[in-house]
Amino acid sequence: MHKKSEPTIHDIARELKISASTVSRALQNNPRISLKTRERIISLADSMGYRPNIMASNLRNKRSNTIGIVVPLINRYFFSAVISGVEEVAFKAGYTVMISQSNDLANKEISIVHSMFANRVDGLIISIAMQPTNYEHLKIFRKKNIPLVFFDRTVAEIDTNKIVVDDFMGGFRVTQHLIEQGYKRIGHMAGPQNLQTYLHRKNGYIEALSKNGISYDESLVVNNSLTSEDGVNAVQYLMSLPKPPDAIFCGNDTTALSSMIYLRDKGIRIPEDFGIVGFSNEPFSKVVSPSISTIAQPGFLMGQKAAELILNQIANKGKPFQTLVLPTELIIRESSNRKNS
Amino acid sequence: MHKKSEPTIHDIARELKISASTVSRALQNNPRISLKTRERIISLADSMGYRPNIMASNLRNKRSNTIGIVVPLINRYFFSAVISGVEEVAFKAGYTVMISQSNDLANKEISIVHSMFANRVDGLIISIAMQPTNYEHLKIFRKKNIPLVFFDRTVAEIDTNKIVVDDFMGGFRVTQHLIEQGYKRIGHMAGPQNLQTYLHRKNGYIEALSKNGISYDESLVVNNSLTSEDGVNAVQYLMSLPKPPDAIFCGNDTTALSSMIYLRDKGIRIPEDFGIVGFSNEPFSKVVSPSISTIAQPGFLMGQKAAELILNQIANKGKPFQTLVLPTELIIRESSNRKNS
DNA sequence: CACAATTGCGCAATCGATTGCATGAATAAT
DNA sequence: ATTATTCATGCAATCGATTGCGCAATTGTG
Repeated sequence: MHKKSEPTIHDIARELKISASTVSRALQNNPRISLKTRERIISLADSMGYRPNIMASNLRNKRSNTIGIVVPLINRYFFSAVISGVEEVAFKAGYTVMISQSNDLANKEISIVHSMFANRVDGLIISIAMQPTNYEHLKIFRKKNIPLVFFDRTVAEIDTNKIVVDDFMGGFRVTQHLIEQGYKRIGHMAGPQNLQTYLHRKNGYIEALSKNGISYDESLVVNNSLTSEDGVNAVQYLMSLPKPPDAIFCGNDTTALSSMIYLRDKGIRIPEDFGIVGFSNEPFSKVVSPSISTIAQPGFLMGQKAAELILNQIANKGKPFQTLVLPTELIIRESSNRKNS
Repeated sequence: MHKKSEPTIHDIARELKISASTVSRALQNNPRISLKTRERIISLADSMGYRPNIMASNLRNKRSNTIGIVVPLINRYFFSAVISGVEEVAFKAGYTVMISQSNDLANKEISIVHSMFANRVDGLIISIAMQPTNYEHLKIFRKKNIPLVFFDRTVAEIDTNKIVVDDFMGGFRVTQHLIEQGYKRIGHMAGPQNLQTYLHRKNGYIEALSKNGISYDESLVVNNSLTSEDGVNAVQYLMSLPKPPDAIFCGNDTTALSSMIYLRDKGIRIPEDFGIVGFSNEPFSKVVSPSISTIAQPGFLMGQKAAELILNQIANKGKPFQTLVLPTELIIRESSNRKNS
């Protein structure tokens, strides 16, 4: 804030020898104020460079005109796309966006969520941290009936609006695709199974195997945190098996890339000898060589929808909750395409 | 906000038959309140689930505990890295971060900046939009002495804290590098010259040419907006010249990639026949093939520094302004490395 | 034991905008 | 001309937390 304080409606009122109420009403275009007075007020406000103090207004109105968004990491393509979508819709609706990242740490997430609450955000959009917690901090929002929207990583035990991509279908389709390309032994690198997202992807994988009469071999599935290093370790392990896979469905593009590079360095040809698919359609997956087949998740759209859900819920509490499932798109690229290449 | 309103200090006071002042002081660990009373208050506050209303507190204290950040596009690697850095430092210091994106539109930027001001952010961190404007909306912050920090894209005519990368040296080094690799005719794809960043990069380019006794040929320089399409158009144009270049210093990695793909499709070998360097070290530049030589900009660090600058300025107004110049790093990759490959 | 210093707490104003109710003036209706 | 409406505006309380000042009770000093 600043020393020489900003002009207030009282300053305007004093100057024009009228009351602050009138000024307030005039600035809101309240028809109860005559056109003449209103014009005088607006004109003076302009020339004084008056800008309403939103904090005061918010206090009185018991709303913050702010929606909070919490992601694991801002600097991740998918999440920043969501944030961008949220910002767009929120801004148009006259809301500001307060942002924070949990770094996938339960403690930071709790702290952030409390802070968002203390700031009285009108709604909270969140993709929860990987670290499993008890979610008490989020239940508070439900208890107090503050709009809450989960996106991507949701919490099953909390009943509220959710928006996810169709991870099951995504997992199903990439697996089906690998099978159609003639890969016979398909491994899977799965993320933390406490997160619905990764669980669903795996279930889609299992379902596709089953539909094609392939028996599910648990030894071909590795659960890790899907970092670049995890990818290398996992593929190393998988290739050391007595009967190694000839394709992997990686839980994200990062591990798809790191395993691909590892395999390539080992002289394994992709896609001829080995098929790889990722998930998320990170920008790099399109431009690496070979380019990586993956599942596109509409991040920006998801952000827009999440914002719409929140705004809706703010305007219309008590409405029944819904879970939006956004469709995913299979993007076939070089890393798995050995039939038509 | 929510219907059944939150407990306030007055509720606590009433319950304990003491005054709200005492509650307020106790919660701030004011030593004027006896340990016994303080403990009773804190314990009751806990059990009531009391959370201070930050808006009320902010109003009274005339500060928002919020810093605003405005970027052209949230969903861009460099910017989201900066945001991430800002968030980290700000959060640790007890500040919340309000975010918005200008989409490189002057009008939206103006609107955002006004909104940030109306929300009484304690400081504003901004990288301005490409579209040239008159910057009046930003001068207001200076006039009112509200901490303002420019990063990356700065405004020369406004005197305040700034933080940039050493674009000049970056431009100089990539050019020098291309020369050392034996490229003879080096073109440059430059961004909008009203932005200091791009101007400095070009100046570095010119300086390197000059230092090496190469005359500066303006026809080899294309100014555009550095989109993917711009890159293709520019390289198309350059290659149609009577004496086309044999290397290009592209103003960013996006254009470096699109021109590289264009040239490769034309059967031109990179780096053997043609050298390409980009700028910014986008994540993809490392993993594409050939990988792209570029200049690394420390986005996350820049965000941290920007936040530190703002916090410093908030705590200590009247301090003289500084311009932090962060070092850049030349990353030599395949696209320009024909000597040691 | 009388007076001073310290301790613990409450009163009431304040931050800036909003709004239900009241008031006085202007206009309309009878 | 007199009462009923409508119109334009003001008063004062409110949102929730903070804080300067003051007062009373307790403790300390000589």
